[in-house]
Amino acid sequence: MTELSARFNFNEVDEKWSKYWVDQNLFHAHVNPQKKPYTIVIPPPNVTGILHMGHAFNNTLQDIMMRYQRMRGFEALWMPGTDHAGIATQNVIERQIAKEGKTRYDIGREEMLSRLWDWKKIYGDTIINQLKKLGASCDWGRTRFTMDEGYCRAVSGAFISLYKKGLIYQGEYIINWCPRCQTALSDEEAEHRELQGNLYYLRYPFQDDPNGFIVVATTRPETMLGDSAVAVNPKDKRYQKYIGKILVVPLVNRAIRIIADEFVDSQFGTGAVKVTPAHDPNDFAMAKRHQLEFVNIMNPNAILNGHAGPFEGMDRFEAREAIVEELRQLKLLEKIEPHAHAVGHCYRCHTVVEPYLSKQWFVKMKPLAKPAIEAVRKGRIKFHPSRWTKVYFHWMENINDWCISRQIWWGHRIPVWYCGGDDHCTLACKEPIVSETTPTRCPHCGSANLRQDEDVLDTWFSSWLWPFATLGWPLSTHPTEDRSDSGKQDLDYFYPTSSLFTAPEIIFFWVARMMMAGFEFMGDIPFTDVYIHGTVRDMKGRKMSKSLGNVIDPLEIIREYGADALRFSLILNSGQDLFVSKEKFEVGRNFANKIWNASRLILMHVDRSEVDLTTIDLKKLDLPTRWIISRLHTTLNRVDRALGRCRFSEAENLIYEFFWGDFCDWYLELIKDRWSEKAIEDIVLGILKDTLKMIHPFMPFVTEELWATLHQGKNPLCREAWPVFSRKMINRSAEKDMEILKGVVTCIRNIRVQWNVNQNERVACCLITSFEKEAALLSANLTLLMNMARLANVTISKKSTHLKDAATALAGDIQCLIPLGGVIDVGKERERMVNQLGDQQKTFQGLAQRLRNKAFLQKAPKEIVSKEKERMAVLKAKIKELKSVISGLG
RNA sequence: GGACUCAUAGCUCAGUUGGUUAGAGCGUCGCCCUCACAUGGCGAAGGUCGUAGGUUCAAGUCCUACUGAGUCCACCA
Repeated sequence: MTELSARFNFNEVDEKWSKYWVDQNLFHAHVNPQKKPYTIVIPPPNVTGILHMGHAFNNTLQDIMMRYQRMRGFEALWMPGTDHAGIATQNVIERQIAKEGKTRYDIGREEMLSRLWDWKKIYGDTIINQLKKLGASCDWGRTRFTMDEGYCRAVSGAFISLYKKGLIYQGEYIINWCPRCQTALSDEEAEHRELQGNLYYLRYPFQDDPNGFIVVATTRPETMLGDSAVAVNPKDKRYQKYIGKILVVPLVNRAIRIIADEFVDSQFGTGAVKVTPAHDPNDFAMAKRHQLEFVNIMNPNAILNGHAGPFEGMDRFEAREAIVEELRQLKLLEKIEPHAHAVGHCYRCHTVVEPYLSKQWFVKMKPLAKPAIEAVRKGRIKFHPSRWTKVYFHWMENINDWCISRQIWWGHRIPVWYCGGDDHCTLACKEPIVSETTPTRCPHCGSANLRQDEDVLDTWFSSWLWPFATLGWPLSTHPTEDRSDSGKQDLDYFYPTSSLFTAPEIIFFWVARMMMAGFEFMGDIPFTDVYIHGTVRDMKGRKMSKSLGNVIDPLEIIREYGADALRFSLILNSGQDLFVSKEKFEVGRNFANKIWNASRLILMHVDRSEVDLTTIDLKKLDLPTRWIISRLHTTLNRVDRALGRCRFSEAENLIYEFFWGDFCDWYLELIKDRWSEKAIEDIVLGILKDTLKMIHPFMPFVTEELWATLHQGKNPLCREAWPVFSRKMINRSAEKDMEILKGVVTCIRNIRVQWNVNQNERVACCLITSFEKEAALLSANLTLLMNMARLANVTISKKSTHLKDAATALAGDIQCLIPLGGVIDVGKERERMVNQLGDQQKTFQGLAQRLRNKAFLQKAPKEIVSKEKERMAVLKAKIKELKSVISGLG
């Protein structure tokens, strides 16, 4: 006998096991030639991160997969770690020093970096500890950080390798510039949002005719200060005569030419466009074509500079209003139209980004994309759901070069030095010096006056190496906890990894780039399956965000409902995007409690833990027992299939229905007073054990606790073997028969409600059916049925079970008939039967008609045809019987 | 401007490669504190599967158009 409380005490249990698993190092994976590896690398959360619902969901999915594969006998490695998250983390510290009234420039690079590292040391493990609370079965001893010493070597190694191949170059181009973070961003880091802005129509006077003018339309009038030309389409008849003429940019009085360029859309605005080469990517391209002047009117903080004339010192938006007002005064503002357009925002601080001309480092992406596109096309890497391949292809086939330099301090310093120059400098000294280690002298002139590039690399330039850099690439620089494992062996054994779990918005940032890096640096795919999951939203469908105040804190849910409840409920709702409210976590809590109590019941009566169901003689078992065994294996089979297809919610549903609906509601109720039977004890114990295993990946805590109670000190459940599906255990006819009996019982239970029977009052009834087979089934299980019926205080007093006997039964002291499908009131029976007869005759006619249809007979599968024929024969007999019963009742 | 997703019970969603009577949870309404569990048990009500066509012996499922909701991509100033 085991004493367990009637409530599942999740707080205590969660804490106990998350600590135990980690302390015992139960999730450590090592090179093991006896087993096949199964590897997942965690999408490294930012060091700034605290666990939110998105993390909870993403990591629960991974953990289910990891625990499942581990139990199935794979050497399962879940590689954990965190990302330094350059801009995001730097912003956190910047906010901190802002409270001291300072900026990062005030305290300087050294001080800033030291504060960043301090912060990382103190808070960097926060999210790792929160993941442990969730139950994540990572190999924690391997935890990596993207700025670990070895990882840094991987990053600079990757840079140098690409540079040597000519795939990294430096150049002056228009990039997305965040004036708040004061750094360049990649195209992906500029989030485009539709904003309601204005289209301003400005008049540019001719130089030789100040009364004449050309009207240009722009959404950013302040950029006019940097205009170098006005462009029109060469085919545009309206403007052909003006091409080559000179205009004067108002306010700054710069003379600019009217040029012709195919790019200009005559349909848009006035068909004449102002060209601002330093502040617009298209204008930049146009300027290259026409050798125009580049006029940069802004400082890096988006304050206008000396080129802005009277507007110098103004913020860009301030200047916009001032300029519009000024032009209005000068009668050079034709009109303002409302105009919705997509404006880029910094993905970290949400400031409007500025297309800005600056010197940056880029990676040539087209050559890298090629093998990665092929891999998906050939099916070596699969997306789940597959529709994401289309999104992937579209991006990869239209890929642009990647701006990888950032003007921030937190990150991997670009491994490039410049010769500071002295008298001995040669032309070659202008070439950047790219080196793994800090060079002491310029290789060309020998000068020691060297200066490292100030910039750091894009965070994603380090995370795209994650699947192999965490395993020791480029060298065996990462000895693992096991001294015997060299990094190289790890890499050989665990790479390529198996699957990757992430959200759709990460496909471009990370997934696609990992594929490219995988081919470039490892010569192989980084993973075989990419599982793209939904976004966690509130009940109104909005993303959860602090500013909206609609966040549900997963840690709060863990406290109030338990980690199992959090995990189970999230997955259950995860068909696509998840819509979450606090109440939705009750399902998980209730289920955990149900598992707890059902197990408690069993543990009260069963005093051992070992059982071997494979040797049990199935034929000797009664129907409900054959049924529950069959149901277990049917469920097991379906769960395996569902997990194989990444249908996690489906798997949970199956388990939920089996455990609660079949095992608890029916089987345990049925065998409640039969604990003394050895076979029953065996079966119940066996089913409990297999079920705990099956539930474990989804709800590791409650199952582990119960397993421990059952086994007292043996193997922990997380290292047990997954139950083996056996087709022999499936018994279709038992499942079918049991459905019928359950239907009968449901009918019997109805009686109490429908006839309003008091507790002590008995109802005498008679089961009827028009099917011989069912009649036999009912007869054979009459004792069982009477047992079940007694639960509802209904007595079955006549064992007559065939419809043809119903008339006799009704003539006796029977109060009601219970046909399969409903309860019959004797008085209303005749009328009902007449109606039923009509319905069945109709169905019969329909079937007959269909069976006479040649097309149906030719094209329909034979099974269907024979089934229909069988059904017709049955109907025919039933109609005949009904007729005789009706006449009997008359 | 392209691409994608969704629309099934009051709510949130399942529904396999088309195939007997479309399911679950929550909510609602009855009845039960029965010796594992009231975070429980039993029962009931509730659906013209977004609209209109088409393919098929057979459509919630496949095709087309439309309507509505959402997401992503794109250099229309």
